[in-house]
Amino acid sequence: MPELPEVETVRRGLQRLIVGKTVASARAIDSPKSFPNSDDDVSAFLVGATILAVRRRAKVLLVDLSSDYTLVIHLKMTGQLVYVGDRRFGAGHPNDSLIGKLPDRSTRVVIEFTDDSHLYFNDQRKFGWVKLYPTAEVTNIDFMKRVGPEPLENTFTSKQFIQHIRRRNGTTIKAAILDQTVLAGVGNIYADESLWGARIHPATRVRDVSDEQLSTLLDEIKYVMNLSIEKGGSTDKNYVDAEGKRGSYIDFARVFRREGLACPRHPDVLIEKSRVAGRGTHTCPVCQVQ
DNA sequence: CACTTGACCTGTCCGC
DNA sequence: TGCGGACAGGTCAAGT
Repeated sequence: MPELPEVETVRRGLQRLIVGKTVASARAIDSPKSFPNSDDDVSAFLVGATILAVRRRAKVLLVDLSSDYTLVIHLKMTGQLVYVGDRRFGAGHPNDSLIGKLPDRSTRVVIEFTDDSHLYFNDQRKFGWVKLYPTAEVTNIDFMKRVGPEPLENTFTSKQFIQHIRRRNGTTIKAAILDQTVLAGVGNIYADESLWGARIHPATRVRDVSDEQLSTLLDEIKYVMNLSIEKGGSTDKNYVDAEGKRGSYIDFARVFRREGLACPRHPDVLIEKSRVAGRGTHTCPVCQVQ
C-alpha cells in the first residue's frame, strides 16, 4: 500500500513531529528483520541521539540521528509509523485520541523519546522493517544503489524517463513502471491510475508504447502522485499517516478498486479487473485498448 | 541475461 | 456456521 505519496505524507508528518527529539529507548517486538544488528548497537547509536531530519528516497524513510547513524525504514504493505503523545500539543490534539490505543498487537518497534512521547512502527504482515545504518553508508545499501530517479524531482525529464524505461522494452508497461530501478515510488495504485490517465493498456509491451505516450505517462504519474500527496495518500485498509490519520486519494481514484463502476470518461462503460504483472489491475475497456 | 513467478506474512472475504 | 482457499501488494530470490 504505501507508495511514494503515502511515504512522503508520513515523512512530512514525522519531520514536523519528531525533529529535535531525543531517543530514550528503542525495542523491537516480534520483528526479526528490524534491528538485525545487536541490541548493543541499537543502544549505542540510537539511545541518547537527537533526530536531525526525516528524508525519503523512493518508498524508504530515512531518519537522520545526531550520532551519525540513520534509521532506514520500509513500510512494505501494511507498515505504519505513528507518533503519539506530545505534551507540547496539550489536550485535544489528534494524537491524544491514540494514547492508550498503542502499542497494539501489530506493533513491532517502539521508540520512546525523552519527553515521554512515542513513535510506533506497526506492521500487521511483518514484511516491513526498521534498520540502523551509519548515515554515510546509506547510499551503499544495494537498494539505494539500484533505485531509479525520483519522478517528482523537477530535474527529472521525460527524455531521461524514456531512456530508462526502454531498457525494459520486452516486458509490459505496467511491470516496467513498477520496477523501482526504472523509476522510484510507483506501486500498484498509481500504476493503474496513471496508465488510465495516459490511455495505455497495462499489458502493452513497452516496445509498443511510443515516446509520446511515455511522455504523457510520466505526466500522469506526476499528476496522480501530486494529487495523492495533497489528499494525504490512499487509505485502502491499513495506511495511516504519522498522526494515525487516513488519506483520501482513494475517493478521487478513477479506476483503482472501482471494478464494476463507470469509467469517468464513459458513463456507460464499466471498469474491469484483470491480472497484469502478477497484480490486480484495473482498466477501462474503451480508453485502454491493447 | 531478461523476464516471470513464488515466498515472505496475516487478516479478510467469498463460496461451499 | 465453519472451513478452505484466494487475495491483498513491495521487494527479493528462485525458476524458466
